[in-house]
Amino acid sequence: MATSALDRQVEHRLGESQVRYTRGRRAVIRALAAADGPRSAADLHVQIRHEVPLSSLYRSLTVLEGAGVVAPHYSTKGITRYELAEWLAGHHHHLVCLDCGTVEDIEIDRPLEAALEGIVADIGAAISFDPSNHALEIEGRCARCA
Amino acid sequence: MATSALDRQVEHRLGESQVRYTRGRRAVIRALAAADGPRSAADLHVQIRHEVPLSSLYRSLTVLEGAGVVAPHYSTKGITRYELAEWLAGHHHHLVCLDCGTVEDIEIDRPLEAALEGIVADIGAAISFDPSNHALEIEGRCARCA
DNA sequence: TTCCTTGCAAACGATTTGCATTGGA
DNA sequence: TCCAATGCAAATCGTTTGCAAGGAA
Repeated sequence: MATSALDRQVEHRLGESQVRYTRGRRAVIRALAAADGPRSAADLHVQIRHEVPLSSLYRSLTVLEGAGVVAPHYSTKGITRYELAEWLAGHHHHLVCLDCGTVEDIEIDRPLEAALEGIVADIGAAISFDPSNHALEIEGRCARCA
Repeated sequence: MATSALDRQVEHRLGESQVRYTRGRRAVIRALAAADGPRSAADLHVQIRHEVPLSSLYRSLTVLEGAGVVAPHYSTKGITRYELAEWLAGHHHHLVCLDCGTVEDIEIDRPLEAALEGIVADIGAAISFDPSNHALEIEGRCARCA
């Protein structure tokens, strides 16, 4: 089995809990690593060719989320999509297509991100809310729908 | 019936479609106007004291969303919350509490909002995505959970 | 052997819909 | 009058869970 750097990071993180890095969980991680945005359980189920039943897939996602390896994302009515956690995938933001609902990752360059952090910090200070994270979602029409 | 300015705006907007501004729909609007953040159908159902059955409430929300009077918001697994549309409530952002999941509206002052708009515009330009809207979600611990 | 993990099927909670009835312009 | 809106109950959909069987340390 090709053990990538990603696999090693995940394996190490899971090892710290009492969690095994099994075949099904590897499949989830592999599928998420190949995606360019958050993916739903159903998406992943298809992408890994039903290699794992949906119920197990959900359980894997729950466990991986608990271990901080994947993170949930909500932007569409009723469905939860997952992506690799930021420490694995890097901090990024999302483009949400108003027509087809797909979500795409974007990274913004240092100066812009720094400016954004500044804004978030200013807001936090202004209202005594301690911001532990921020997410900028940009809505519009994706290339395919434009 | 006390017909507020808000009621008149909503009534006018609905009138442009073939949509009636009924008792149940007025109750929804009133409840949303009183809220300081997005509210789920279940929340509203309680707030209006079951004056309207859940199924009708959902239908009202769907219609009101279609007419551009309310807007959905997604930030918690499996539940959709609604708020008055921006042209009624003003442009704002959200604080999402990581512990209790409540969402609170915040408005940020002109200079900060202008800076944010600049960032969003820059991003759009950089990746040829036409941003029609943006949402900044700040996660942290709310006053009650901190 | 000892738990963690998996599969399958049943259970759930949020939301939607069919259909007959009510109601507003 | 006439079509939109409502209520209720049944149906859907995404997701979760009980339980018995399988698998890794």
